[in-house]
Amino acid sequence: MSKRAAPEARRAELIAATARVLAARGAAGASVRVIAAAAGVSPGLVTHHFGGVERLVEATYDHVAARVGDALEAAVAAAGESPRARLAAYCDASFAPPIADPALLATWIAFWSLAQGSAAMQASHVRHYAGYRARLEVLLGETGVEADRRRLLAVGLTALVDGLWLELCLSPGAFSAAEARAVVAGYLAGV
Amino acid sequence: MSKRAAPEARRAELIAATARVLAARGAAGASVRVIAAAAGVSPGLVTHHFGGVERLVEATYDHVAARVGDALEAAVAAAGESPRARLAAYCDASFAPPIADPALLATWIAFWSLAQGSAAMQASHVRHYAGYRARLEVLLGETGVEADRRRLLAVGLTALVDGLWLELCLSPGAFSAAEARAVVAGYLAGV
DNA sequence: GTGATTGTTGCACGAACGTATAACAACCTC
DNA sequence: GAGGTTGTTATACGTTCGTGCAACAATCAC
Repeated sequence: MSKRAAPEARRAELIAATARVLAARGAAGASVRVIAAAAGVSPGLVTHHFGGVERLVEATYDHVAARVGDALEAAVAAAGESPRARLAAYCDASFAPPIADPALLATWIAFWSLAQGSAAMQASHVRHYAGYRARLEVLLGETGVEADRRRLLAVGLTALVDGLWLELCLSPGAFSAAEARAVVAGYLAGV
Repeated sequence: MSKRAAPEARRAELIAATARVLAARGAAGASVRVIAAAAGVSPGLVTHHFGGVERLVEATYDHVAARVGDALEAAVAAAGESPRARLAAYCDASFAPPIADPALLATWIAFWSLAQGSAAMQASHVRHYAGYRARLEVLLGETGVEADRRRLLAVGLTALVDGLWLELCLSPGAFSAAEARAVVAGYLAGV
C-alpha cells in the first residue's frame, strides 16, 4: 500500500500516471485499474480524488496542454530578441522533442477521440487551440504583420504546423523534421 | 434473423455498419455487439466473416479511405481542364461535404487511435497518405511546378489541408470553410 | 429429392470494465 | 494519548467485452 499523501500531490501523481498510460496504450488502455497500477495505488483512489475516470482524463488534458505550451514558450525565450527568430522558434519547436514524439501524438489522439463524447473535453480543446492561435497572432504582430492579416495567417500557420507534426509522428518515414522546418520557413517567407 | 446473403455482400454490409458506428460512437463504441446490431445480424457473423473485430476495422479503413479518394477525384473531374483549377479543387474538396464532416473526423480519429497498436492499420495509413501526396505531386506538375520542388510542396499542402480540415471539424467556430479555402489559395499563390 | 456445404444464430465462458461501500490506517487537533 | 478527520485499500456487484461452439437453416450439386 502507498503512503498517505497530500491531496494535490496524489492528484498530480494520478495525472502523470494517466499521461503515461495514454502515451503507451492509447485511449483504450486508460482504465481505472491500469492507471491506478501505473501510479502504484489502488483503483478506488481515482474515484476518491476525481470522482471518475472521465474527470481524471480531463485534468490530464489540461496538464499536458500546459506542458506543451511551456515547451513552446521555452523555445521562444531561447530564440533571442529577433521577432522573426522568435516566430520561427515557436513553429519549429513542434518538430523537435519533447513535442515531436510519437508518445505525445498517441496522447493527443486519445484526447481527440475522448473529446467526441465529452463536452468538457471539447471545450478544453477549443480553449487550448484558441490560445495557441492568439499567441501566434502576437508573434506575427511583432514581426510587423498588419493587424487585419494576422488572424488568417495564424489559422494557416497553426494548421500547417499541426498537419506536419501529425504526419511526422504518424508516418515517420515520409519526411524529416528538417524538411518540416523548411516547409514552414517557405510559408513564413511568403508573409 | 437475417436472410442468407452472399459473402461479399455481407462483408460490405458489415463494413458499412462499422463505418456508421465509428462515426457515431468513436473507437470506444466499435464493439462486435454494437456493430452486429447496426448491421442487423448476430455478433458471431463478425468472427465468421472477418475472424475478429480488428480485421473488420482494417477493412473499414481501406473502404473509407477509398471513398474519400473518390470524392477528391470527383471534385477534380468537375473542375474542368485548367490545371490550377484542378489543383485548387482537389484541396478545397476537403472543406466541403462529404469530407468536411464531423462524423468523418470521428471515424478518422478512431482509425488513428487504433493504428497506435496495429501494424496493419499503420501500414494502411502510410500507404493512403503516400497516395494522397503522390496525386498532389501530379497535379502540381500539371500546373508547371518544377519536378524537384514538387515533393516538399506536396508535403506542405497535405499538412496544411489536413490541419485545416481537422480544426474545421474539431472547433467549428474558429474559422469558416471559406476562410480555409482562402488560406489554401494564399499558399498556392506563393507557388 | 437427397446429401453436402456453409451462412447464421444463440449461448456460454472467462476477462475486464466503472464504481459503490465498508473496513483500515495515518495524520491532525486538542 | 484520545478522538475525529480523511487518505487508502480490498471486496463486491452488475455490465460489457471478444470469441469459441453446437445447432439450425438456406442454398447448391447431383
